Amino acid sequence: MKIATWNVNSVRQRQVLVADWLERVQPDVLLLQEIKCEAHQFPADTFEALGYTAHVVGQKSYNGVAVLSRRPVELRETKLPGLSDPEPPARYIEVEADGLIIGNLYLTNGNSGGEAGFQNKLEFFDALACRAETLLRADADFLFAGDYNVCPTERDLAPGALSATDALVRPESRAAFRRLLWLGLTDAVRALHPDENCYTFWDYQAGAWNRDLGIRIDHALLSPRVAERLAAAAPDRDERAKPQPSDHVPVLMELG
DNA sequence: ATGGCCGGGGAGCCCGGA
Repeated sequence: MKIATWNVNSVRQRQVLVADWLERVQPDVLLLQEIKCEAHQFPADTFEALGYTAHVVGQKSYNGVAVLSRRPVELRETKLPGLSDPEPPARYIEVEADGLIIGNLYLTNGNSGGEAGFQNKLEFFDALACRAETLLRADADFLFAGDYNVCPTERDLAPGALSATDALVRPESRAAFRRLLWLGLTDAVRALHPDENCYTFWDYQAGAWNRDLGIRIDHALLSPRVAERLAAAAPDRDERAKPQPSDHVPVLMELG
């Protein structure tokens, strides 16, 4: 089973690139973040023509997540349980496919909105950890994948790619990520590639791509039995070199 | 040392259709 996650930075701008990638790579499930549109604006026809059905949690202007699947998928949640905001931004969707629960998340960046904006990021992490505990207690097979907006360690960013005070590298952000690992979840890409950069994002600015000033912020965390099935996991760097790319590349994993 | 890029939304304008 091939599952991928991709922050596409507007699905309408990126639909040709996404469709091309789907045709070549043929994932069973593709998790999209930052689709930047409402559900009725989602280019579902483009993907249906390739055999993929869409579940969309959209929002005008910013945010928005979606799941594309060529296997039967059951929609479970359209927002992350446990958030204090009863109408949170469109940043989480949870589905089940072949007995596997898949949480698709787009975590707050945390650099805007001052300290309140950063606390909002930590609250999302808290709710995600609670969700993980709930699913672990239920003995469910699950994974949480998407844009975590955290470089977990110093290995996960090129020197000089971010300031030391950036919300993506702040100790509280990293501690929140580690809490998920300590619950027993496995960082799929890092587990298989301990010594490679595996960057997933290069800023549009400052020639970051040409200078390889990348960061690793798109992750897939696997529950224990799912981790036992892990056969491959890596970002697809080539997508960043395409014309008019997203600033993120897809991260593809394969489960046996 | 600094800035360098994208996206959507909407204002404002132009255009085409009624």
